[in-house]
Amino acid sequence: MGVQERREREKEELREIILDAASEMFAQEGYANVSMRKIADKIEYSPTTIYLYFKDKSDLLNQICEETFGKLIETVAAIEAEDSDAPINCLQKGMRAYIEFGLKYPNHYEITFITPLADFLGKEIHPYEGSMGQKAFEHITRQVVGSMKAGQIKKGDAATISQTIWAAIHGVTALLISHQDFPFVEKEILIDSVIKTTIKGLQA
Amino acid sequence: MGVQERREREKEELREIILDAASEMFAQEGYANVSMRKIADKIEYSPTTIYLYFKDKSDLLNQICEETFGKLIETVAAIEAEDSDAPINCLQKGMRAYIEFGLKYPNHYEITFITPLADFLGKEIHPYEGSMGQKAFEHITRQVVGSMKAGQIKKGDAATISQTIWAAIHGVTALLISHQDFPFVEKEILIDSVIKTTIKGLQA
DNA sequence: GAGTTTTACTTAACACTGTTAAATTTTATT
DNA sequence: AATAAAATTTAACAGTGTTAAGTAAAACTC
Repeated sequence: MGVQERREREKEELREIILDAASEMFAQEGYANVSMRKIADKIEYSPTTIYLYFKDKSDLLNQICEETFGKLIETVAAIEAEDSDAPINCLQKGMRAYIEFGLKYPNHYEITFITPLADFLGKEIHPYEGSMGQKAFEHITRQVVGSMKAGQIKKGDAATISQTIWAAIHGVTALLISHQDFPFVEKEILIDSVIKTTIKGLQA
Repeated sequence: MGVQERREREKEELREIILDAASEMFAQEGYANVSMRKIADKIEYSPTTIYLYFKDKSDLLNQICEETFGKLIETVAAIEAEDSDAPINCLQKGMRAYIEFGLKYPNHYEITFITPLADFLGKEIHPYEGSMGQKAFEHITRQVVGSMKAGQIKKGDAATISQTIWAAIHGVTALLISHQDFPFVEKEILIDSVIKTTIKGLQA
């Protein structure tokens, strides 16, 4: 009775096709500028087929976000793996990786981290517990705890410090993406400044 | 021949009525959830009338943003005025005022600072030069230069430092607004941490 | 292998959206 | 009162997300 398994595999394949198409289009044209019909056109199915695989457009978005988070986690995990460095350097590299990830996939970053909840009023809010977002954040926390134990940043509540770091790196990433009309100083200089200022501010 | 002046006054009044209605609705329900027809209903005019006063929906938004910016500037200017304090304290108060402003008017903050450009692809990007945004930023810069001269923060490029500060305060504000599902530590503690970390990171 | 049931997908439609062109009402001028 | 100008509206277009009903295809049963 392998027939059921094959069908499930086929369903999963189409799900992935939809997800990939939507992801690429969202990343290229922005969430608001991609309609369900456009996605359907691209994958050569009728628009309503998408609704057999995803609850609605924002669900499609959420699932893409989970994938994007996954990529970010991989990147940060790789840095953590080559743990030759002192924890504080590891932390610093992780911060830089986060920002560069955002700037490399601005539209994915947008839909994952920037797009405000207000756009999804009335939509089901995906729970944080168990999400990729939680895992991504745990990486920061782990590096913070490590740096704290090594005496390289001041002792304090790990959650507070992790969130402070997140605020800083999200801040610069979001601004660079959303305010391209603003006369920022040279990008690398600003990123450097944000990272260094934050680390210095957290030192013992 | 005061008739022409009265007409101009009347036009300006209706413009203000539209702006106020839209501003309130955007702030209450979010930009994406307010349609031109809903605004028209509220002011008891036909939807197309709005287009006689504003180029399109995003123009309406931009003009509201200018107003919102204006309010923020007033708040920050008031702090600057009572310059009894040391520049660094002034700067710190300004940062707090910015964040609190954002949290008090989350939807206005959203449409002014968070909403990504991608939502306005193809729309005319309002120039930064001469905008309220420029003025608001100049306040930060002024306080930075003051603190630098007073030897209370390290010497360096004022633009870079100002933008670093902006990144930090925008980061925490944007996160608190957009990620209400995230288990943040107590709001006041986080805000404190961001401000203190940034200031400490910038000290000489 | 024919008939039935289940699954996958599509067509048609609803109630919206931003926006424009044409028609109309209101106001001012002659 | 008739004409010109300005302000506002009606009607329409082309698009949106989404749902209910209908159709085609595959799988199962006999």
